[in-house]
Amino acid sequence: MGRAPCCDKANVKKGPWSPEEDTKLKGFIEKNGTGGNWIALPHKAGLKRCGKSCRLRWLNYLRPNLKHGEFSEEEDRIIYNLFAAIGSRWSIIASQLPGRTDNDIKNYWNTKLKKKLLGITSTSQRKAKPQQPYPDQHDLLFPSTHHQEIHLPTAVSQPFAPLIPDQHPLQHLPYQYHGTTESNGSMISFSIDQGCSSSDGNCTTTQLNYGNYGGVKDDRLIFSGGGFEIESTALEYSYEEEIKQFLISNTTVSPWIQSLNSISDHKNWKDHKGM
DNA sequence: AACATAAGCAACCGCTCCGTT
DNA sequence: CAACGGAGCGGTTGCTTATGT
Repeated sequence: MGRAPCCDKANVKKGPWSPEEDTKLKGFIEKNGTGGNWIALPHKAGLKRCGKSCRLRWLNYLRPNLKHGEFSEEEDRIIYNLFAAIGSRWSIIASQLPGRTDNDIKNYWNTKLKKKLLGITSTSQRKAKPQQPYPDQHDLLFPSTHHQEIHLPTAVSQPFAPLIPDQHPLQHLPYQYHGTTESNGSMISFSIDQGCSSSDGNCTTTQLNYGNYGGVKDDRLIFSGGGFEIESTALEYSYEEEIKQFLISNTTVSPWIQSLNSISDHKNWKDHKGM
């Protein structure tokens, strides 16, 4: 048995909203609130729209205090960091960016930020990574530091600034993981040896940095405020899925990530850390 | 100037989650 | 405990605008 549709598709308007519809919806919600029932709202407001459509229009466009226009570099960094930590959970990412909607961030990521991070220009879908990182890419991730040659295991990049320090919901949690490789406060640095090419003798080393504010929510350990930097002389430049593999694949990081994912509650986490 | 292509973004679709009955 | 139904979410679509040829 399939689900009943949320509204009568034959009798609802679809497509772009007119200014009149916007005015009706905004006026109604400002006067009456949503009433906790989006399905009933369009009828009450005199709109021939699906409740879901009204909700989306309100949340993404009409509600007060929405920010439109260019994203700041700080916002870029937050998005990068959270995407690296939790993936495409846009609503959670949006919750860290006051005035931005999940839809906004999703669109921004898909159309601009992803390409910026990966150094893909408008005319090429994929291209080899240059010898040096793109300046804007590096600056986004490490705004307050100058670039250094990384010779592992001694070099450790500077940590990220904390993620909205005074507002981070997990800020109060006492757990901080200190990696076995290198750590600096909340920052963990891993080195991944990608091996050397027999043909040209070039060796590839990847430095992966990961900030961690561990916490437990809904029986899952979650973490955010991280990010990654990849330094390599021979890596194929690739899409974010491939980059994310650095977080979960068979590298130095893998056991750590997997152990985090396997920890299901507060007590286990403390036990794991010997607390 | 006209057309083609790419980029940007609003909106829709279908799924999952979760509260209620 | 299962079924139902609404809210919310992420992926995708398709229209509009910008840019290139």
